[in-house]
Amino acid sequence: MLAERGYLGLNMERIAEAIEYSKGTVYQHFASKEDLIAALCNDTAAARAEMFRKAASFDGRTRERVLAIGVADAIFIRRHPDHFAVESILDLESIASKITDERREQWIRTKSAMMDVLTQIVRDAIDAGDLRLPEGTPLCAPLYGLWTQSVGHYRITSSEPLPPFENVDLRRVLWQNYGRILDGYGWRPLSGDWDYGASANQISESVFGEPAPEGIAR
Amino acid sequence: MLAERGYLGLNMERIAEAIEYSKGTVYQHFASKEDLIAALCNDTAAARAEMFRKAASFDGRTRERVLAIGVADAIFIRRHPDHFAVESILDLESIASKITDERREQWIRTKSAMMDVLTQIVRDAIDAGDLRLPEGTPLCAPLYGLWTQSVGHYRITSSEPLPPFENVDLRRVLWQNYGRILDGYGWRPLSGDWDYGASANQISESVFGEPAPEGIAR
DNA sequence: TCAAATTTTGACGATACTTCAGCAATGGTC
DNA sequence: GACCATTGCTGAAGTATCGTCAAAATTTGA
Repeated sequence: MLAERGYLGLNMERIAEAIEYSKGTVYQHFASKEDLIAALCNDTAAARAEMFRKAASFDGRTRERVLAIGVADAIFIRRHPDHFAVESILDLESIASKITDERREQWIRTKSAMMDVLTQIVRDAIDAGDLRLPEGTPLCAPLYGLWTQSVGHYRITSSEPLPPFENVDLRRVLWQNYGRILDGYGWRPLSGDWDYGASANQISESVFGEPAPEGIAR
Repeated sequence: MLAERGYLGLNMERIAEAIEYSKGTVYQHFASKEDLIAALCNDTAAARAEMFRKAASFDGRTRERVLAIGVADAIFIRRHPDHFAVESILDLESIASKITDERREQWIRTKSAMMDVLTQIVRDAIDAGDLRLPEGTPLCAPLYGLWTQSVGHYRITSSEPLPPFENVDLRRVLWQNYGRILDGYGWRPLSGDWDYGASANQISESVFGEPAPEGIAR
């Protein structure tokens, strides 16, 4: 229902019908309609976190492991194309406030775990000598650049494309920009010195057992 | 009402009371509650587009003009801290579908105009020799990197900060990352060769007549 | 076998969007 | 000043849906 008709199209009465119980029973499990949406979202987010963990354990250069996270992200979106549309419902303050504390805490735990996986790669990169951060730059800085782009890209592409971008493959541009920012940080090997397209294919097959999504490797 | 209580807190009855007309009259001007929100949002977006136009006309190096857009963005957020929270309501598909075509078209026109301003700067940069894009890279690529980060940053910071980021000044990190990606594209002068902090202050004062927001210049 | 405990039910109350038939005000004409 | 046409305004009524809760149904276990 959420995927087809969105927040306003999700109807507690119809859910009760679909599961062949009554509305009251649904409310025994979820405090509100919003709480139910949060529960759905938590399930998918947990699957996403697990994919990130697997990706980070790829055995290769640290920048390849960052790439592996990107591949995991792309495969996740292919598997769960509606996840972010659901998540963005919960970002509205007036809706988030109707979620139970328990579920909200689970949400934060899952997201934090994902971030920790990424931060550890940065730490490993510094230890391995692949990356040097200037004095005063927080560890999370490079991954924040990737994360903001990923989130922003989803937001932008989930609505109608604007005329200036109609004929542009934005996913390819996004991936180029991931490379640019890591190059900007001097995270080695730089994109000119390594075939990351080949790495992406290898990661996709060896970690997730499926081909890399379109537009990621060339 | 939107700023204080969000989408669910906006009440057509209370709007009618506040303006001292009846509900029916409100509906003479807006097709639905969602349409009213879209109208509010269009007004603010038009103000934003105007600020971008002013910023782009700054008389300086092309990369300074990009910086000027960033300064405009930051000042805009200071002036309209609730704008993006409202905009994100309209991004929900089930809500966007209740907006009249007229207002939706105005929305697209305003946004496209903003993008065109940015694309023109990229064009000028190439003409001036400040930037060289590799064969096959679309003109919008560098600005897409900035735009996705800006959108993503707003999204991320509009909800509770996650534990790994609690003590990090994310806005400062964002601005550093803007620099990194432009450096990654080799857009001159590189951040090591120019005092962009000083430029930001100068732009802020000369274009908008107010000091630069915290965390942008050092 | 049966009473206590648990689960389920669906009618009901509450809230809020949206409509529309009718009323009020305005402006123009003679 | 009377009249009418047009425009603007009203708020009760219609509709939809969330969330509750007392009562009914079912299960448990002694």
